[in-house]
Amino acid sequence: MKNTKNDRRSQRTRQLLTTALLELMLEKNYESITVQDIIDRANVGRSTFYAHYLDKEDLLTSQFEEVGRHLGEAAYQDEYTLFPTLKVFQHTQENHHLYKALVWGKGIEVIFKAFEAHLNAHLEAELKQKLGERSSPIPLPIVTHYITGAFLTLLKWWLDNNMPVTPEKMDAYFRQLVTPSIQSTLNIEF
Amino acid sequence: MKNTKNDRRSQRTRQLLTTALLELMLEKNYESITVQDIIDRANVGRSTFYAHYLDKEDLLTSQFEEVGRHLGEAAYQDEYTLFPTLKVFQHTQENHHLYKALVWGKGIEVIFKAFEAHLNAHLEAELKQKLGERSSPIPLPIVTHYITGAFLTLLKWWLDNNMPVTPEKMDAYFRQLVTPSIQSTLNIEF
DNA sequence: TCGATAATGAACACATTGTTCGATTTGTAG
DNA sequence: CTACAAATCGAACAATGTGTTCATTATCGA
Repeated sequence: MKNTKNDRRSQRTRQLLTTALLELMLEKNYESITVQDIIDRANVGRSTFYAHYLDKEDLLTSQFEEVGRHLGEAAYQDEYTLFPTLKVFQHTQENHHLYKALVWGKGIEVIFKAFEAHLNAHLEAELKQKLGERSSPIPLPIVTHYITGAFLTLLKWWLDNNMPVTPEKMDAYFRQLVTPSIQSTLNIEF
Repeated sequence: MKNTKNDRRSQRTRQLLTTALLELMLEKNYESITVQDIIDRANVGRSTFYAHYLDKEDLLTSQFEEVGRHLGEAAYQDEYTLFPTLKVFQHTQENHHLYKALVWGKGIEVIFKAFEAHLNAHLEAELKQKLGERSSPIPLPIVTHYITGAFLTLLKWWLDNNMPVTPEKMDAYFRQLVTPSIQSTLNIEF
């Protein structure tokens, strides 16, 4: 099996590079990190870097995809929920080292954008189904963007302030704020 | 008066550079715009650029401050409001060429960050006053971030989708969504 | 017209990028 | 253990962009 050999070595190299980038992102802002910084930190040859990634952006992006996958899995793995906010708060706390590094840099914007799109699509489908025949007094995209926007903003705030309350409390606060709106405008259980 | 002469010429140069950057931001993404692009478009000498701004970032930032000032002025100029959402929607529509250029690039993140901070501070003070002796069942920063997060997300969505409804409608939708939450948790008129 | 100020643009040193290629290391199959 | 193929290394390279310097030119007000 030839692949085993390739894969293991390559994977280790990628891990080194990824770790180096995350470390550096905790120390200075993303823009000012050079490829040289990364490969020095990772002890990886210059050409090796370019054998794995197109450029710095590519390395970051691949990391995003990893993170996005994690978030998605964490969000919808167990039971069914209309909007798995508690899961996300919990998962974020468990991996807060990773997310903190990304909050500092520009990373979080890209992750959140992708995550937001995913949540919006999911939420709109759910709401449509729950509404059934009835129509919404407010265009559904506006409702979903309202919800996800508020949610992600709170998530960011929570991270920025070093998670001053438990995930469970955050979830409760969020639901307490959003439920009346959904109830009164859509007449739907949130 | 010596300054008049300096100022007028310099100001015109700055205007040219600013306009050039905004134009370019409509054509390609901010990262890939070079100083050379900007000064070519503006017909301004290289050294002149660096006489006015430290670097590309500086030019962008100074533009932000201008925009931030506009937004702030527009928001609170006339009457008193707890949260001048209609004003912001209207002003954004009037200047949507400018904001569109910034939405494309990274600009909007910086503007919104500053704007959000401003709104949060203002809103928290207002809510505190309205509450009086009573205490909030939810920490006020969470409430304010919830509101501004939802608001700015909707504003961004509205811009991204080329303002499919009037500012008045957007404002009404937003208030319809946020009012029940504020009423039920804070027992305050929004 | 004169003088001060601003703008010009060529030339420069410097940093970073992304590529190439021969030498070297590493892991595994036989 | 050996041999081989794949992965890594790193020096050297061209290309691009940055920010500075400075002698020259244009502009505007007095």
